[in-house]
Amino acid sequence: MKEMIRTATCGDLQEKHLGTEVVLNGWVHRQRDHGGIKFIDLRDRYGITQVVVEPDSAAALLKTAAELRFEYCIAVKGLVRNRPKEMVNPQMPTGAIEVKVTDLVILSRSQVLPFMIEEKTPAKEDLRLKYRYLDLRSLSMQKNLFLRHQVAFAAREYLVNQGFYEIETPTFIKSTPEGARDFLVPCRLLPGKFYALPQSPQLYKQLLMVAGFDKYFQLAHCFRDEDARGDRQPEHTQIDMEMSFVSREDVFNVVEGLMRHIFKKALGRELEVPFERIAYDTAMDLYGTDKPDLRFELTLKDFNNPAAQSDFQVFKKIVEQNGAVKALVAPGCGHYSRKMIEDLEETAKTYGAKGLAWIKVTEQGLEGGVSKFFTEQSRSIIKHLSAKPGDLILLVGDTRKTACTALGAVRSKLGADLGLIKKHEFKFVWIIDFPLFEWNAEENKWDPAHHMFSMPQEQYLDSLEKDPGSVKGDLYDLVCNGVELASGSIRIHDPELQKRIFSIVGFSLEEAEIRFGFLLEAFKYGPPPHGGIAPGLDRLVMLLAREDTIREVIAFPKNTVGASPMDDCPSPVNQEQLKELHLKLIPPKED
RNA sequence: GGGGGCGUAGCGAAGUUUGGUUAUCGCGCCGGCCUGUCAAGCCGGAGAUCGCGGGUUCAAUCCCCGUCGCUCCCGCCA
Repeated sequence: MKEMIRTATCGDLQEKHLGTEVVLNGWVHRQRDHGGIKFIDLRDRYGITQVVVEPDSAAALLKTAAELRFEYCIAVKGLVRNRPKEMVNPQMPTGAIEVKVTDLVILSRSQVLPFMIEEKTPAKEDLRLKYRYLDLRSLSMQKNLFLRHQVAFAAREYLVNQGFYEIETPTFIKSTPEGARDFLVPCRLLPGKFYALPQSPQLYKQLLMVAGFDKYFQLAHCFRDEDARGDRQPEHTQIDMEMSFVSREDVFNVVEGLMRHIFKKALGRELEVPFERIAYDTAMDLYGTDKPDLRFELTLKDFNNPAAQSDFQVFKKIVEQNGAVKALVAPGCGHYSRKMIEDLEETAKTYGAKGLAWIKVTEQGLEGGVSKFFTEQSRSIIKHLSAKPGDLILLVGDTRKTACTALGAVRSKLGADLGLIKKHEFKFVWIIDFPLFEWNAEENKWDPAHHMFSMPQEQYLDSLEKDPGSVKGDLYDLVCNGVELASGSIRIHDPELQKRIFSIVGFSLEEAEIRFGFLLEAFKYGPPPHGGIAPGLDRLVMLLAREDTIREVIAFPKNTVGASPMDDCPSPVNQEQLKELHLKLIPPKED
């Protein structure tokens, strides 16, 4: 057998290689057999090169070439030559040349594939995941994972240059009571005890600050046992970071620089910094969400005054009871049919609205829907809302939060339906001034809005207990195109302040001692002021790749029920394993 | 826990509203022809318990009930 060691890849042959003898390895991507001459598109991760088997080749070569099928893994030796002038393919990076095959070896054969390897396969996701190793051969997945690699590398490069240390924290940690459901790992050596997989390295990175590693980062795997969505699955990766002796502004600076560097390196695109900032209350008021998509304008308007002055009892009552009536002007939607408006109403109802009232704006004034309650005010309403003839005014009245959220969802739908979204833009925004606590109506108590270690803003320090609902935290989210990309805060490093927070959320000192004793203990030994943030790597890459789900940028993702169709995970374990772990299964209830 | 969508050859879809002979199309697969294609082309062929179970009916891919799987969303996700 002759030497068939790869000397070039399928992406790098150019006209400068003309006349050289090369050996390529790769997969048969496509074949075009003309009876005499035969073309093979040979593919590897670097690209595709056309190799040609000519009819006057040796009989053995012709025989082997005839055996080739899709995705056979082969080696070819041949001469790089120009294609005939008319046959140059300008669509292909290697389209000026081809390789005339002098030798061909089948390294391995492939069965008939469950789906074709294409730029982007039309096969259903379930099937793609079952044969993920084939799916990953597609150009789109190759591109996405390369992009992910570039983003991860750029993140490391930037942070290391900023003086950050990359430090790993444990994967088996203590289960914490707040937040998402933990994934648990039973402990064989300590019967009845469990590790938890980290929802984030939160406590450990704070301890690293106590230890004096004042700039830390980690590409951390995080685990949350909650239902999946397009932008979340049971395990994800965060660019986790924490810094000592910093304010929110320092964190913003680092993250803006980080995003700039990533965009530059991965997309070759300049990002404008600093990013816009919007207070949480304002975001809810204008966009009805704490992760607004700013690629289109459309904002919610206050409608309390017209509602209070109208004879529309439903709205009047809502205003009297301290609720809110919000308005959204759908531009040019005055022609919407009953059915189309009902469609929007469904969206509003999904988010808790009881209904969606509407009014059409015409040259004459207000028409249809609930317009009869507002005839006297029509002129001032049109002015207040900056509405134009042909527009459709949509109204939701409810508690402030529900009215905003529901109409915000309608805003998002309209943005998509009306094609208002500027798809090629990346609109970053910091959401700041989050409330520190939120009222838990079911249990009649205050809950931490994020987590218990976030610092209240200074001006609220004296009045924490008096009016927890009004306290803003030193909390911030980074949002891009309607996706929550990162979440962080300045942390509490004062044990006394920490105790006050525990007490407000009804967390006894005993309980705190059991759960976070080690952190409170650490804070007795000169903890530095510190804060941090954690951009989600999967979501960031998803945005950069312009994909709709993070599963498109994860090599081996789980499906929406947290399973992997490829390896059939999770799977049952045998009795012996359970016994060693001191576990007994309780069959699921049937009812 | 709740709501919407989907399930028809290996893959992607049509057909189901209004039940009726042999379930249609493209890709792939098999065979043949073909010396410049690049989604090659042309000719021929094979391939389907219409997700599964039950019901209604002379007759069910189609209607009804149940069930399973996937997917999108609400809840949940500090």
